[in-house]
Amino acid sequence: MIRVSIKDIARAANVSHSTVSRALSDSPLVSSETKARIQRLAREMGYSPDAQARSLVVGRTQTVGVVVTTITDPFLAEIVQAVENTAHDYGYTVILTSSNADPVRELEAVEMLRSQRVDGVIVTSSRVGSLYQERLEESGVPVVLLNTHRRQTGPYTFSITVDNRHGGWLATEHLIHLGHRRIAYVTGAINHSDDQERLAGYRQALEQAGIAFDPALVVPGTGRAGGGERALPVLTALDEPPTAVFCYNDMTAIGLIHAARQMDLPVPEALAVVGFDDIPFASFVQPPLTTVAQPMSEMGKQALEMVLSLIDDGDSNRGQVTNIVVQGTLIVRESSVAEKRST
Amino acid sequence: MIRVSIKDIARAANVSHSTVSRALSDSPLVSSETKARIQRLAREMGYSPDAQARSLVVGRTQTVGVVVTTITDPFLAEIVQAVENTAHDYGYTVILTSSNADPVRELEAVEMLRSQRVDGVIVTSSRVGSLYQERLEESGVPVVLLNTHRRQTGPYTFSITVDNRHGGWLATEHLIHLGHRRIAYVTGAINHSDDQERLAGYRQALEQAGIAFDPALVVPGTGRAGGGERALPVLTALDEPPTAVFCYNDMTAIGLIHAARQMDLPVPEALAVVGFDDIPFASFVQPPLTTVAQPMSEMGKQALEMVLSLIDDGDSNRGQVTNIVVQGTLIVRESSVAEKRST
DNA sequence: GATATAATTGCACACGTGTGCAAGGGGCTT
DNA sequence: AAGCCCCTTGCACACGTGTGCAATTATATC
Repeated sequence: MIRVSIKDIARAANVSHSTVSRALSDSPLVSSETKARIQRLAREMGYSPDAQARSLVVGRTQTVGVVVTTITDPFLAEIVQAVENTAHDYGYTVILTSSNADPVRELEAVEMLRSQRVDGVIVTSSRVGSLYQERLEESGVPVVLLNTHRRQTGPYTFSITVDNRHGGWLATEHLIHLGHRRIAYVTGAINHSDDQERLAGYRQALEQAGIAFDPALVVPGTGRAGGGERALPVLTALDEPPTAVFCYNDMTAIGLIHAARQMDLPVPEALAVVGFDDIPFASFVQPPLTTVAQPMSEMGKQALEMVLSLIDDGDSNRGQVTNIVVQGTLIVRESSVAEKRST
Repeated sequence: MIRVSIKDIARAANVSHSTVSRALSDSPLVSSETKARIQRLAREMGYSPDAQARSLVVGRTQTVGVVVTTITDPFLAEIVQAVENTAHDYGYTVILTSSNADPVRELEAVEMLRSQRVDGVIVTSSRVGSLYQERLEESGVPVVLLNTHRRQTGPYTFSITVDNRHGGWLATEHLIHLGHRRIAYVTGAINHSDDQERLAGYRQALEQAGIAFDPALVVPGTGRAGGGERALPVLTALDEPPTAVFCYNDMTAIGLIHAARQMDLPVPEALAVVGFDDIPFASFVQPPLTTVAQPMSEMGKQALEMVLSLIDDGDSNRGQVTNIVVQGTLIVRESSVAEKRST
């Protein structure tokens, strides 16, 4: 349990700790001989700089906090991975917290991040951001919201989101184009603006095709597989069941397809299914899932870079940072259109 | 950008900063009136304690580092989630780093964690631990290895692993019991002891059944879906192809099943498949995957608690901490045994 | 009322690092 | 030889927090 500090090195090298500090940061204020001598000594003694002490004086921790509902969600995992990768490239460290969709817990997490003096925060899929946004902003901590419930973005708060409305439109239009007229929508977690906008895109596509909107065809899910599984029987029990389903996300679609298999309901022949996200698994389920792809890695990378530019800019050109809306892409696989590979 | 420190509160309350410090930690050395007054003031002023400064003096950061290859791996995601959950329960913060299976990057990550003065480190699925284990140990940082390549565990280094050999035996024995005699094994990443032990269990089961071991039936994978996909054609091209496959993990099995579908090779009728891990997706693929379940949440939780007891114990009863081997469970689904639900 | 005792508060130092400023020393110019 | 400047180094303070010890005040005991 021997912790080596610059003072220890200073003693060993017979110089002051200031000189050691300068030598290790490669300052030109130190002669190259002593610099080399000190650096060698530091290596030999197994010195590791204390990031805590350093950030205490420089006022930066080189650290960003990431808040997710659960890292178990493949979509979020993909994003977090991208965030961590680019953070590493920029010499930043990532503190991960998960809320399990519990507002209390999310609040605790943010308070923890604040205490840790993170330089910035990335929040994904939150519905309760407004509870702490003010506190973070008054501490001057920049916040980037990823696919988060719409709200006022402040001077330090910006957002990156996929064009949910357009994505919903793409999915639905695809199904209409295939000839479907009874198309259902399985929602995600309630009251999430992502969900509402995807629904809006769905309705827009219906309207453009002259298909009346039927509220009975919108059934609640959870954003997890279980939600899709429970949604299917509700749909099949309708007087006039749908021939196609657009699901809030891939997990929901996967759950629904699983349930269809149990009920001997062939997909896509009896029921066409479209998801949203394009998680890695989407191409491995059977049948492979048609879905609206989000550029997850790109979004994660941009989120981190947005945080960094908000930090670096101080108050200078922060005006140049702007909210980002990325476009999803329809990826047609076999869950919506009958067997293609026989052609 | 107004940072409130205890000195600011002290000034506002007309006391010394020591009193504020004591009041906020609810010390009995402060009269209850001033304590209440200060606490109210702290709340009003939006005070947030500086964890950096605190840990600088108390010598603990209340922080653990987690090193994974990639958080994108569902198995690791499950474990990290459990680690984060229990860390939160104990008031600890998690710093996440991923190595992308790159030894250099893993080394950088560990050095970063060391600079951050984490109180402990959890490493999963690493093959290069020995490179830094010494450095961590000489800093007195406890390390818990999760399913990591076997090596000497030191005074501060312990491990939690599933009984890979027994798991491999369970899977293979299950296939033998179903009547298979040509059983293949698709490996994970090379040189990983997890893999070698699962292979050992596989060979043991063969031997007990009097089946000769055929090296041609052991083909390399990657631990990811692509490895399984590429392994299948190698197996079918054999003079005497297998009727069953045991895969290093579920991802490999899922990739292999996907490839089988492309080749119109029915699973399990023409080829029975067994995986390892029981990731959440295992039950959603078609056919649902027979696999050896690892208690992932339990392992993650135990890993964190092991770290904590290594921290708390200092040098006292650390002798009581011991390496843990957990048992996997065979979960029979439809990828190994023909349709059950018709019964 | 004087003294002993308990309760409350402040002083000063520590943790490990970075940095402005002054001081020392050596070489160069005149 | 004297003065100047540059190069190198050390001193001292700062960041925000915790804590042992001394100092002050209030309370209790005789």
